[in-house]
Amino acid sequence: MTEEVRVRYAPSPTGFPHVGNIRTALFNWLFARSCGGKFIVRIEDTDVARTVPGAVENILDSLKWLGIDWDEGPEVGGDYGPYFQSQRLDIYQAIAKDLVAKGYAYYCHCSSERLAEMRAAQEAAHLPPGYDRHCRDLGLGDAPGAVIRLKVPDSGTTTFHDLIRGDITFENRLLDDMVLLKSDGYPTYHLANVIDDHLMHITHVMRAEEWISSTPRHIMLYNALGFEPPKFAHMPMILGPDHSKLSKRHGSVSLTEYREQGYLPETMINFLSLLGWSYDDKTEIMTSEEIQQRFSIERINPTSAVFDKNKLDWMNGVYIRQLSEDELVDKVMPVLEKNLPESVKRPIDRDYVRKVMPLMHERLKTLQESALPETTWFFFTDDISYDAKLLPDKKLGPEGTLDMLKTVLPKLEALEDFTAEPLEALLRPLAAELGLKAGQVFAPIRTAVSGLTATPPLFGMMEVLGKDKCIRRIREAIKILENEL
RNA sequence: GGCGCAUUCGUCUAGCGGCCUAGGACGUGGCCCUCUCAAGGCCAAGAUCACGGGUUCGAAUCCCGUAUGCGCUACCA
Repeated sequence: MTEEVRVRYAPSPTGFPHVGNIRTALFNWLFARSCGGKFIVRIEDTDVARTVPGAVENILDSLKWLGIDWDEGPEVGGDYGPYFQSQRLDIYQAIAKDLVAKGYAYYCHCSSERLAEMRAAQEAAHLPPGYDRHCRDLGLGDAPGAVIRLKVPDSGTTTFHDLIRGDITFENRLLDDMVLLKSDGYPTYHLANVIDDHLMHITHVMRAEEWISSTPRHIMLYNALGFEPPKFAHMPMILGPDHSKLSKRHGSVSLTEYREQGYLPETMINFLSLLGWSYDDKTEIMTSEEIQQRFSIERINPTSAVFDKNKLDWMNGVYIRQLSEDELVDKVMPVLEKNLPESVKRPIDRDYVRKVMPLMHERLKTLQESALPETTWFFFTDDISYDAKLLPDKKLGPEGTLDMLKTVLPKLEALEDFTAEPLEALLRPLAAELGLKAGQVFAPIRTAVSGLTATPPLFGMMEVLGKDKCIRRIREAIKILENEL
């Protein structure tokens, strides 16, 4: 029987996770689900100073929103908890002390001042920076302010196999005696991470590429501890458009921001899964279930990927179009409630939104757009305002347009069935009678009725707006044109 | 500086020695559809596979070097 796969996502609550971080969670989860393994979430809250309030909640909410469920971890518990490192301090301390007792580690009393001086001297002498092992053989005991360091061999090499990149070798002499236990009693990432991965029976460590350089240290720790190291897979990074590490200055980076901007979770799952992984040479649109089934570490690409917002927008449009009308309305209601002008009566009329959205549906790239005053507000407000210059047809000019609207108005007023088909049946022949192209008649009406030059199809839009609003707005347009002349 | 990782169209990628005069997608341009905007359909431009050496009958694919980019080099993760 092959060993059950157990992977983990181990975020530290020092901020809201950005898309690269979430992508790491996603790949771990996909791998677990692809092979019937377990996905574990562990909170690495060992940096007390940098912990951000609300970060844990945000991390968990982000996962839930994406439909990434975990088998063990916060809220659900599990056999190997607790899943917060801050609650496991006694474990790390005991193990670190044991390492000292066995001669694999030692207490170091060096002050931060001495360390700083040492670094400065090394830099001045163009020597590789690193702890000079001052306390290594002093046989020091515990003391306030002391840390525990690992005795790293000063010769030989350490090699590990990366599932994505193959064998990677480091020279031991270039590694210094890293701190395992900090003076505040908290473990460093290295110690806690290695201990917990072992105690939680993690089989595969899939983490970001930036951890490659510390992996040999982790291997040494596993060896000192007598633990068998897991398999490693270092994932490519996600870069900004300028090819530098994704950060705030590139605009939106946290998953929460994308959520707020109206991207669908299915979009984010699909898009992020394709950043560094592919199923084949053509399949792009896949459901979460399909990806879970098809995922494999072998198909992860080692190269860093630039986050392409253009493609994200396209994909979000694809998923929005796949939504049923009712699903779309459900998603869009809260956005409208929040963003429509105050003058629009609350609560927003759901039945009316249900009529508007089919017209907007295929025109949306994000949910947020549907709430932009520029594209939908005219459906909801009583009065609209727009630049009078938009009104007249170029060839007709203000006068010609005015005449046209004056001819059209009474016919619209006389129309009893104010729905798309009768409207078209009325206006299209009318344009011909007047010797005008359809667009010359439709465009000014479009603007009169919506205040915009780009809208959903005219007749459907007029039907939804209703006869009263349309007539009123066309009259208003006539006044505007008369004032202009 | 040292060490490590990476290098295929602007971007995401396919490619694991011959199927590649390099395929798909986003974006871009054009055409079609059309009342505008979208959506959709079709077509096009776009990569001498970073560069230079090898290995081989044959290399985008294997090896070496160079260049470039990125990462690490904390009592941060």
